[in-house]
Amino acid sequence: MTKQRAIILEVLRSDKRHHTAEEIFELARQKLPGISRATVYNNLHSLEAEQIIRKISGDGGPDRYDNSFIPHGHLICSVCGGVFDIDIPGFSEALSDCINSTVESYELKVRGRCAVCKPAV
Amino acid sequence: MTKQRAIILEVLRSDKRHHTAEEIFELARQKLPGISRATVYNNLHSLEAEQIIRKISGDGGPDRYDNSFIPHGHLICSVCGGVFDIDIPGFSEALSDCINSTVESYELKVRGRCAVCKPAV
DNA sequence: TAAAAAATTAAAATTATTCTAAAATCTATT
DNA sequence: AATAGATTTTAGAATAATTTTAATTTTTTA
Repeated sequence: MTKQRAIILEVLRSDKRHHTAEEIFELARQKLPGISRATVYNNLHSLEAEQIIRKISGDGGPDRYDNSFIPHGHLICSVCGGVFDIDIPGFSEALSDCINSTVESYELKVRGRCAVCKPAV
Repeated sequence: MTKQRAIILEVLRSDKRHHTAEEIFELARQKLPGISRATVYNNLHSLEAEQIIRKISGDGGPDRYDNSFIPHGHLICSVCGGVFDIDIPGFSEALSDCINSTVESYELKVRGRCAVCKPAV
């Protein structure tokens, strides 16, 4: 475990936000000036390969990283803009049956109204 | 409706594959040499904004485009790299119940082995 | 058909990421 | 502790995908 890798992990675990590589680089640099951008990318790749973190892409910007490897969904509320975790137990297995394929991981983004913002019944 | 836009739509609808902007550019160019790459990007953006097509990103390469705006899942095969549609009837409703919220649309990306690439049983 | 608006073009610019090769550091063995 | 070999880090160059720019062309509207 190098100093650099330890600091990158520290940054990833310091809050629940999903940072971009560039943000991680900036935050790591505050703790270890001189750390290289390439080192951040290298470590994000190896941490991902070791199934310690997970890459989240497709928000229209740069990739982001989640300090948890366990797949889960996100609800993005179209009213308040909040992002909420969605946990669906057994989802991978159900999916696997449905599509007759092996499921390694999934990424689920839902746009809708959260429990607070949804219209009263 | 310009010639360019008509041809881009034609390419998108000509088969069920999810092409990248570059592929769409190449295919469109066969029908209309001289079409510009920027025009392809411009039209893909406007078609997406008009809810005619949908962008699929995050499979590790360039963004791809789906000629349908109706939400459905995508299976990205970890062996062959192919992108396949996943239709789960009633998924939005099930999701809605599960998270106690209103679902407007969703994006589901599954990484796994497609029916062709999955290990023989 | 003339004026205004919108779309297209080619090329430059930008953004995010990957690659490269040299230097530094870590690890295992004596 | 010294050595050799493997791994990691570094800075910067290179690449890939996309966006921007500004001039030109095409389409639409009156």
